Amino acid sequence: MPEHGRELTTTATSLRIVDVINQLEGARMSEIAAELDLANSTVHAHLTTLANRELVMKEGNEFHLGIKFFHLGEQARHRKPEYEIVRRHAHELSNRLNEEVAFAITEHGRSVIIFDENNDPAKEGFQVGRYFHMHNSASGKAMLAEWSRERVDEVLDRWGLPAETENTIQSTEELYEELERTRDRGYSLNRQEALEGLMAVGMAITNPDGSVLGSLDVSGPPYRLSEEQIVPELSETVTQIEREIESR
Amino acid sequence: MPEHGRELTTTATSLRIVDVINQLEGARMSEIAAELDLANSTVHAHLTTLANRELVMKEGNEFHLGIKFFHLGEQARHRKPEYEIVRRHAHELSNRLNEEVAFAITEHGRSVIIFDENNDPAKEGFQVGRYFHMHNSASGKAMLAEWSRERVDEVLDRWGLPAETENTIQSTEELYEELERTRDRGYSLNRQEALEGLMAVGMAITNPDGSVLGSLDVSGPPYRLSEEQIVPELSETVTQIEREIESR
DNA sequence: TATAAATATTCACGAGAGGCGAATTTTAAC
DNA sequence: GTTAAAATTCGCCTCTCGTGAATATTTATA
Repeated sequence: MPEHGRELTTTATSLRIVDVINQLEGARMSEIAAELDLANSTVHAHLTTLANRELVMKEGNEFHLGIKFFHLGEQARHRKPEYEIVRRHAHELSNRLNEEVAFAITEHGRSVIIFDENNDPAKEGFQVGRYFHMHNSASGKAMLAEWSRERVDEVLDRWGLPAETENTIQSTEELYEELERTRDRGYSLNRQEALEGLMAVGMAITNPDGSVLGSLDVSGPPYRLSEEQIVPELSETVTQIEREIESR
Repeated sequence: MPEHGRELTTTATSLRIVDVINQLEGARMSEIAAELDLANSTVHAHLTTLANRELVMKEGNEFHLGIKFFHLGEQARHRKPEYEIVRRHAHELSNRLNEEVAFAITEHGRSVIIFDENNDPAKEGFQVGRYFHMHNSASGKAMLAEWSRERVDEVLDRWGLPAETENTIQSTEELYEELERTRDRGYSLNRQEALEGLMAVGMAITNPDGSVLGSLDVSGPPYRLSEEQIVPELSETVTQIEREIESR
């Protein structure tokens, strides 16, 4: 996993413990020790440290992720004022189209939806906070299409092209072509490549300096989503967003 | 800060670095080193580790909180299925009252709002994810009122009674009396004790086993909020929630 | 309730990793 | 293009982390 530079094994171990707690959705000390092949006493010291810093909480004898992650996560989610601008426009677009609109950003070669605006506020977007691979989501492809071949290759080297459905793009060449098509038509498509029964239309949002801020996508069931209706509205929204960002 | 047990200084240092990045809303390596009085090379190693694990991201030469915090935070936010039940009811209550309804949980002696339901979906509750002290919020007092004197004292020992406004309760005796009144009337009140111009009515939500799951509060400007209107509705909602939780 | 098994916590010690300062490279400022 | 500041690498020494054994506590079973 270490990309470069010196890794501090102690910190790395603590973070592996956090990952295990997350994966197991709560875990006892001995479970964690067994999972990571560490001595009980070692895990004990790590958990004590993590709990004192509120990253982890103890309920009975089970350890869980602490709400401090939520606290820090919300900070990350609102880090840039641009995000809030996007959210407002995404909300309006969602109302106009009566479809789900998601805003995703990317880090370390994967993307995460940080806002999901929905016409039905009673339901929450279930993909918010999940990691997605770039090659099988509309948002991801929209961003990849804006990047240099070099940067795309870095992502492929690190994450490969794992298949989620039978429609997932599985070869490098195919992906390059798809990105070319995306650039030509001006928007990206996800045709049930990540989830059966879900398609999406995506467009990247670019900063004034040309870098990519993130990506908007409109998603829904294939029978309901028509490119002809959605693309002009989405395109208009992205233009407005970029204008508003620039005029700040 | 260490409550008990052995602290691993390496992990603790890494987490202090995360806190500094959070407080400074992004920081350069040398800033962090200066702030924590550490050698540049030391901070470098920590940041390398944190970045490899995606907890931290580098933008230019500034380090920022990584979206992995958001990812893990969302996991924490949805940890218990009960939370989603509460959210649904809170949403309905918000629609009925046309006021803001927040759901807070507590950990390590402070509380955090994890859901904020609002009649106007264009705006987001700005307190979501913030830490609150228990003694100056309606949610906090509602939960304290359900706890043993012993447990309340633990909180006071750790966090004291910091004043946010001139209405904040500042003495232990006064707080004990307030909690007594809260138990008597069956709900808690926040009379501009945390924020000028904001009052709130709160009630704790208890699990079938008698422990406290969290707390709901309805908040708004004093001129609009009448206890007579709000309390019966809030009370009814809490009863429904507890029934639904029990019947799972 | 008593007993046994499993799990959690404490402790002291030795190996090895982390923290440091100096040297080098890179980035930013002028 | 020159200088200053910041980032990165490196090797060394000390101190800390990881460990297993011992103790305490919790959970399961009779």
